[in-house]
Amino acid sequence: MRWSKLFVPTLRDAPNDAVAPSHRLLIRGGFIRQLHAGHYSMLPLGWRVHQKVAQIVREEIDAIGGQEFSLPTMHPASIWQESGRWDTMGEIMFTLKDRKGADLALGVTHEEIFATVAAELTSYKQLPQVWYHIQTKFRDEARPKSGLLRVREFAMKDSYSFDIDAAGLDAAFAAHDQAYRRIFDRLGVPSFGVQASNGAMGGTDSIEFMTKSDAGEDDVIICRKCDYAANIEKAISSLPTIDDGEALTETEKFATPGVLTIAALEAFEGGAAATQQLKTLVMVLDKVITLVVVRGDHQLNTQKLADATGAIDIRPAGPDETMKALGASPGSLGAVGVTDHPVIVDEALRGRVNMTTGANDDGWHFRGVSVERDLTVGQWADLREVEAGEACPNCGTPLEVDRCIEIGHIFKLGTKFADVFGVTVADPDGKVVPVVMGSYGIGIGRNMAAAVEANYDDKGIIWPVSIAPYEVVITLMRTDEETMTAGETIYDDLKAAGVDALLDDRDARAGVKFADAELCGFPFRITLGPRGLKNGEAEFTIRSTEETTNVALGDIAGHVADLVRAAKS
RNA sequence: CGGGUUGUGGCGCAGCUUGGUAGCGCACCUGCUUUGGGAGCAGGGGGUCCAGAGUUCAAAUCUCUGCAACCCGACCA
Repeated sequence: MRWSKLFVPTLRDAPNDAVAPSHRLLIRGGFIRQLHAGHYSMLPLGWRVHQKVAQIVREEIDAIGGQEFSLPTMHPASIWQESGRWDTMGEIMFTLKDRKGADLALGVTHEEIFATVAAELTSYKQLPQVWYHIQTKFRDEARPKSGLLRVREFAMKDSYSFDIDAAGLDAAFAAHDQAYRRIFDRLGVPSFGVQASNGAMGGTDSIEFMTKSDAGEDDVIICRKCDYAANIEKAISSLPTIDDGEALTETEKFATPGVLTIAALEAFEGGAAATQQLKTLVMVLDKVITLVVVRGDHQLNTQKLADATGAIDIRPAGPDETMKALGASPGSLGAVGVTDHPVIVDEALRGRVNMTTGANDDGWHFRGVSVERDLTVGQWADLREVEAGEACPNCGTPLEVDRCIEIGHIFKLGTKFADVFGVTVADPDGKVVPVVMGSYGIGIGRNMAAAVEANYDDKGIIWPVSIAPYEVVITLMRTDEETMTAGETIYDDLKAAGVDALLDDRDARAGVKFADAELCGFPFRITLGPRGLKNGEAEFTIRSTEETTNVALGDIAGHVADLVRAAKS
C-alpha cells in the first residue's frame, strides 16, 4: 500500500475528551473515529489491526477444536424469555419492535442462540463440541467510556463448549484457559487470570483474564507472594480475630445525641471502635427492603450481595423507605429485633459479641449486642469488600489492589441452558442427559485497545508485530525517481516475502513522515534518503528501541522479513 | 441513574463577565522558495456558534427548555 493513497487522518492534537492513552492514540493515529457514545468507526488502519486480533483469536480457538459459526445478531424476545434473561438482563439489552409489533433484541451474548442449535445434538458420541463465533454484540452500557475499552457495539469472540459430563467441561475449560494465555501472549498484552464473580450468569468456576492498567475499571486483589488473585467482587482475605471480651447478658440502650456516623460513635464517650460496631445498610433487593449488616469499618460489595442473594435490581433504600421500614434515620439504624425484613449478615460477624449498633430510635444506640443472639439472621454471606493490606487467605502476605482491564472471561455454565432449551443427548447407557456447557468470551476491540495501553510511548503506539496494521513502513525522504525506484524495489521484495509493508511516498517533509510513522506505531521503519542511497544503504529503525542501523539495499528486505517472521513465531 | 464539566470551521482553543459585522493556531487549496525530525513567505476556501423557544432595535454572548459528549460514582455476560 502507498501511504499517499491510504486514508490515515492523523492528528497533532487529540480531542480533549479523549483521556485514556489508547483512546487518544487510536484517534490521533487515524485508527478510529467516534460516531456517538460507545460506537466507533474502524478506519482502514484500525480495521487491519482489528482483523489481525480476530485472526489470532480464531487460530487459537481453532487449535483447540473450535468450529466457527455465524449467527443472527437480532433475536426474538421469546428466546430470551425462555431462558429467563429477558428480565434479568435488564436495561443492558437493546430492544426494538418489528413492524408487526413483535419484541426483538440485539444480541448481548449468544448462549441462547447456540443452545437452540445444540438442541440437535443427540448422542454422547458427538461430544465434545466447541462452537464459537466472532460477531458484533450490543450492550446498552450505562456509561460507555475510554474509547474502545467500553463500548456499546463491539466484536466479541464467544465460544461455548458442550460436554457429556463435568470432567469433559473441566477439560474444555482448561483448554480455553491455555488458549487464552496463548492469545494474550501473541497480542502482546500481559495477562493473568483471577477468580471472578459470574454475575447474572450463574455457574461455577469463573476466571477473568486481566491486564494491569490505570485505564481499566476492575479492581483486582492480588498477592505478590503466592498465586492468589481475585476480582474485588469475589476476593476474600484473612482477618485477625478480635477479642470481644465477656458477652453482656443483654443489650443496653444508651443515648447518643447527634452521633450519626461510625467515626462519631468511635469518638463518643461510651461509644465503640469501628471494629466493634455493626453497620446496618438498608437495601432494596428486587423491591424487597433488606437489612445488610457488616462490621463498622467494612464496606459492602454490591456484587457479592447480588451473588449471595440472586437479586438483580439492587439499590440503597431512600430516606423515606428507611424511615418507614425501621422508624429511624440513617445514623441510628440497626437490625436488633428486626423480624419483618430479611437480615443478611457478613460472615466476618459470626460469633461476635459486645457489638454496638443503632437502636432504630434517632439518637439512641445499643451496646452489648451479640450478633447471633440478638439479630434474626436470615442469611450469612461473604459481603464485605477486601481492602489493600489485609492478609492473603492462602499465605497471609498483605494483599495489594491493582486497577485492571478485563480482557477475557471464561466460566462454567453447567446445564442451565441445556435444561431450558432441551439440549440433551443419550449417554452410553442410553439414558437422556443434559449437555454440560461452558462459556468463553474475549472482546476484540477491547484487546486492541489493551494492546495499545501496554505498548506506547510519548511518540505514539508501538504495535507488536503480530497485530501491527503494517509491519514495516518504507519512508522515502525524497520522491525523486531514484528514491522512488529503490523504495518500490524493497517494497516488492517485502511483499514477495509475505511482509505487510507500507510505502510512504507522500510529498511531505521528513519530520512529518517520521512523526506519523511513530504515532501509527509501525514496528519497523526503512528510511531511504540521499544520505544512505549514496552508499547503497537503507536505514533500518526499530520502533520500540529507536535503534537505527544501516543495511545494504540488497539485504534490507530479507533482513526485515526475517525479523517479522521471528517476531510472529 | 446521581454528581461535575463541556458544546464556536476537520482538530485544539479564544470570544460570553459588560449583547453591536465570528477570531487565532494547526490542518486544507494555489504559487514561489525550501527539503534528514511536525518549513517560510504571499494569496485563498471553509462555520446552521448543539437545537428550539424567549428577552431585545440587535443574541455565540442574557433567560428557559431540550439534546449530545466527556469525567467521577453507581452499574456492567
